Amino acid sequence: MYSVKSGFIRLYTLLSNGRSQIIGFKSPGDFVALEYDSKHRFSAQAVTATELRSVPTAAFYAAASGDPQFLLKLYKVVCEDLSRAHDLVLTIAKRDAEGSMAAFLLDIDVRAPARSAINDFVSLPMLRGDIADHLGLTNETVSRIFTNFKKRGFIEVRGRHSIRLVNRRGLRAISDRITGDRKSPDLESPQILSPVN
Amino acid sequence: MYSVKSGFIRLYTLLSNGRSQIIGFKSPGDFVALEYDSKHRFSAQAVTATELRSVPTAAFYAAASGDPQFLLKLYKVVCEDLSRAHDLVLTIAKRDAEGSMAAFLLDIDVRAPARSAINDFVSLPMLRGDIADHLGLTNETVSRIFTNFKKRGFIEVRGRHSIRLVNRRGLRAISDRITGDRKSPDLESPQILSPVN
DNA sequence: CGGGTGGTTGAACGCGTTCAAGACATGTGG
DNA sequence: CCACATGTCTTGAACGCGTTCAACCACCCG
Repeated sequence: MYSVKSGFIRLYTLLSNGRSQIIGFKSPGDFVALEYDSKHRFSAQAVTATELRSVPTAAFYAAASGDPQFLLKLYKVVCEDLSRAHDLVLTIAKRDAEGSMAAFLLDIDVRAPARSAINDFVSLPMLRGDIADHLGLTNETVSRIFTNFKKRGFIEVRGRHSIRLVNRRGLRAISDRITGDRKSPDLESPQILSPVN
Repeated sequence: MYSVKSGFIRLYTLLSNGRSQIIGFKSPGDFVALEYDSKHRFSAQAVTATELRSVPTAAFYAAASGDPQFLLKLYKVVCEDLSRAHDLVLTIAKRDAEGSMAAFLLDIDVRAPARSAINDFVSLPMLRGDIADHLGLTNETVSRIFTNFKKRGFIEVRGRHSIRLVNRRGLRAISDRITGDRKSPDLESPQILSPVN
């Protein structure tokens, strides 16, 4: 288990054919647990020069078995990761490319740890291809949407790794457009036939 | 927290505009935890008549605080859910419609709790629209792929809710086709500048 | 300056969607 | 038992979004 002190890392799962799927990014202050119950695991790689504080899993589990508070901490990290994974599923499954990008940028903006107070540009250390992989798009599409958002005045870009959200409301409107015609299920209260404690 | 005794339920997240995203299905024998750390939550609905064994969260947390084994149990459930969520991300982001369906059917087949020994038909209680929502497709596409798989001899369908996988190897080949041109990152070993335990 | 990686932009294709109609199954009331 | 209604599933045809292929541009580091 690691704690990111500085820098930026990406988390990904390796596929059988040598490809990868980026499942998330981590900024300073975030916790990363690569193996949870010693079975499930994914990989991490630093995007920029990164400082980590590491906790060996062996020592971790030794501490966890005796200390419920410690285990609870890891538990909450996993819950957070699960919530993020569900959000990602929603993004990829139910949003179009623009919606995915808008949601992604808003998320980056919210999670940005520190930003210069004068101009609220946030750092965007990952490559365009990383974003594309993460959202299930191609880097060409990502690039096109970037320029499109610039033209429409939603964002402002400085260099490759610095961005400012000019019109958050507009981006939120785009990310709220959900494709698909599925109506949410009718919530009829269940009929409890034989209640067992 | 619930344990499914019989029946079939679907898990989904509600969206702001009244839509939903199905994030998974649960069969008899599975555990379901709707709220993990009392903040994150999603919803569940029975697809067929279902029997549950329920554990009130209050009682659960009371037991968990004193019993690390109990907390560890819930922890493993979350880990399993997280793993499944990552698989779903991979499916939606990196597979085409056929690949998604193949992966889904193989997963259903593997997880099927009990099947008639003579003909290994497995139950498929959910609607076509549920599958479509789950995989980020439309029910038309799901229907088309079903008939296509039938024609190609990959599956055999009886009624609407019973299916048999005839050619698992073929389905696996289809689900292994990954779209996208991203190469996995080169795994250069990190340069440890200042190791801090 | 060159070389290389990453990024942008353009044009055409194709997969999955959208729209629309029909088939099938199930339940209800006459 | 049939006529009808409702909801699900299937099938067809045309559209459109994002991809694919290809070229060019910008930046970075020697």
